Amino acid sequence: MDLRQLSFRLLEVFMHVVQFGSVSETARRLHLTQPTVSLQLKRLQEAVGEALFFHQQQRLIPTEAGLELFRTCQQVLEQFNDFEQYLHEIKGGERGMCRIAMVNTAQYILPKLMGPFSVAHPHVEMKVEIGNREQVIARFERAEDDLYVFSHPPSLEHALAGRFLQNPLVLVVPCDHVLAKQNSVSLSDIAERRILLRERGSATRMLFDSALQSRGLVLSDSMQMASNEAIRVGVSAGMGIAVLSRHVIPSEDRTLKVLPIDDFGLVSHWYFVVRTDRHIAHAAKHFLRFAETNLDKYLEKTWIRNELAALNSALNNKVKHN
Amino acid sequence: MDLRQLSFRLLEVFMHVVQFGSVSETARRLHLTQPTVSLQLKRLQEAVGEALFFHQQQRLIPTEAGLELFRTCQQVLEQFNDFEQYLHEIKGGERGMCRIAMVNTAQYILPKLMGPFSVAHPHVEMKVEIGNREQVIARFERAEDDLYVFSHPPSLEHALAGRFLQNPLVLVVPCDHVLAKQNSVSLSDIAERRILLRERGSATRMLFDSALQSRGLVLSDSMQMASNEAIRVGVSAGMGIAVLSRHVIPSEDRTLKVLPIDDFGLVSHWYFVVRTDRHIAHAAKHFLRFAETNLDKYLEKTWIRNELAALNSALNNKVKHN
DNA sequence: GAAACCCATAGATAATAATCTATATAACAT
DNA sequence: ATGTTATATAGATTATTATCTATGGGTTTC
Repeated sequence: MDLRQLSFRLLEVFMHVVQFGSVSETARRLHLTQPTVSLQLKRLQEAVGEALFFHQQQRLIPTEAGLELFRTCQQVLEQFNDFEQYLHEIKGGERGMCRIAMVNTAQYILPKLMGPFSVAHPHVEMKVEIGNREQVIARFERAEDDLYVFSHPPSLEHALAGRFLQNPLVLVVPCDHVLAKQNSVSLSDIAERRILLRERGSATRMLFDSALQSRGLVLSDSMQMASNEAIRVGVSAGMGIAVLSRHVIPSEDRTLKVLPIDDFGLVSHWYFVVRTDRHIAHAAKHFLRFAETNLDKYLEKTWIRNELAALNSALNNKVKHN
Repeated sequence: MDLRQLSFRLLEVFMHVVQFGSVSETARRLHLTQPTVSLQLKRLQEAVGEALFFHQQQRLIPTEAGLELFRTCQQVLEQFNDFEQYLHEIKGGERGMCRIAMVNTAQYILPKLMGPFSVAHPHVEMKVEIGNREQVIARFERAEDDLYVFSHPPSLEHALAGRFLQNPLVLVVPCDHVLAKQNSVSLSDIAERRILLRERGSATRMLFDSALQSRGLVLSDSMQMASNEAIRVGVSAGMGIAVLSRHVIPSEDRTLKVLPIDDFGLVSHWYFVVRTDRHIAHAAKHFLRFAETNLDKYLEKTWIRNELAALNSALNNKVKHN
């Protein structure tokens, strides 16, 4: 038996003939002519190499082989129905995988969105990669994920970005620090003190460095640590003071005081970034739509800058579909 | 998703691409060119309406949907393999149904062949119809069965017949009957006695009647009964004597004596009859081949007239195949 | 940065399939 | 017997598919 030439159309016609017990009736129902159906049947029988029907008083009765083929077709059709169902869920974003890569600092924010999303869409698998800026950019270059979260997104040649949250940098000092008595500070207050910094290349550091530079300030004493957590704990322990993203500081932490920096000038934001030269999982698009409509439910309203509508609508057009 | 245009060939190509992770490799293996495979994939993706692959370092990785389609294809292929297996068994006569219609008298003979056949081929379903000659001929006319067993086959315009066994008619008398003392009898011995007969139209009766007629004999006293069993028991009970097929009398029956009829003249035979204008189940052909080679194992050698070889070889050529 | 390899696409062609109309043929109903 | 209905087949046309060669644009490797 040679399956290669068989098309589903052929099987469909065959199944109708079995059900109606008649070539002519099948032809009428499928809006074909009788010879067409006859010929299709013939082709099928040739492919199978066996008689599939015999005549009995005006009716076509399937032979053993015909009946078995019919059962086979039914099952095959069911398989494809299942697949179609699955497809449908994937397309609706109800199922599938959404891979997000984000820089360290974002891990304080994204879970607040991802948690509720996961609860609402339990069949969507979320896969999160967290790294420093350099690592995440490398993933972005290789297009390893569906979604990226950056402040300071990289070159957007093949990508779209959508801002969704302010990333305010604040001064963090121990609660018993001299500066803790002030309501706000200026950059020059900071520059002369011992300060704990993230590594070069991190968005926080980049922003801080350029703020200092624009004012001609130079740090007197600094210490580099690769993690926001380590810095926060360090500040608590009196190792120094730090400039961090506001989102990194848990509001319950009474050992720290958070101060806005008057003259910081630069404001940074968090962005969702999506490559346009690559297929994006429907689940990821679905997550972005979810984010767009639910930002204010799950994140602090003060910082929200919801510009995801533009991103989402752009995605519906621009993204590659092969 | 529209399945109609999909052919199995397309799915086959798709599966190879999933397995090799490469269009080019698939092309090489299937002896196609790379663009051909590329195009097939494209068509499939269009039919499905979803991306099935994405690129990752020179390789094609199936998307969620692609993977699911792959699984679907696997299962479908398996379905068809099962079907092919089934087909194979049907064609080999190892599976399927074999419908045999036979006249009453034949039921004393056929089971001796059908029993061993069923044991050897347990997946073949045997369906037996038994009736008087008239009924079986009606079935034959309507081509309701694969195989018919007659002595005196009907018109063979659209049929083939193969003789396999003598059907000797004998005289049956109670063991205490006057004739029981003789070693054989003549027709004239019989005609003057009370005699139990099968109905007109039965082969036994037809044969007996014509034997009498050719000698100008007339029965003095007769009684018609529709079953061999009834006649046999009647003879036992002293209702009269009877002419029956030798095969009908169980050899263990000590209440009866069986006598050959010297001058009977006509010899009748059992025939397998097969219509040639109709598809015949492979199982039926298989049964006939079995009969041809095993007749002498299961039937009394004395009466065997095995002419089935001719029937079988004729069947392999003449029978309709659509 | 050149070579090697991958995939996508365009353009062309030959093969196949789908479909029709017309007609023959067989079975059935009356 | 005759008209009706059903299937099969022939012949023709159109649409689709399968397939090729040639080419262009990416990546990876060296």
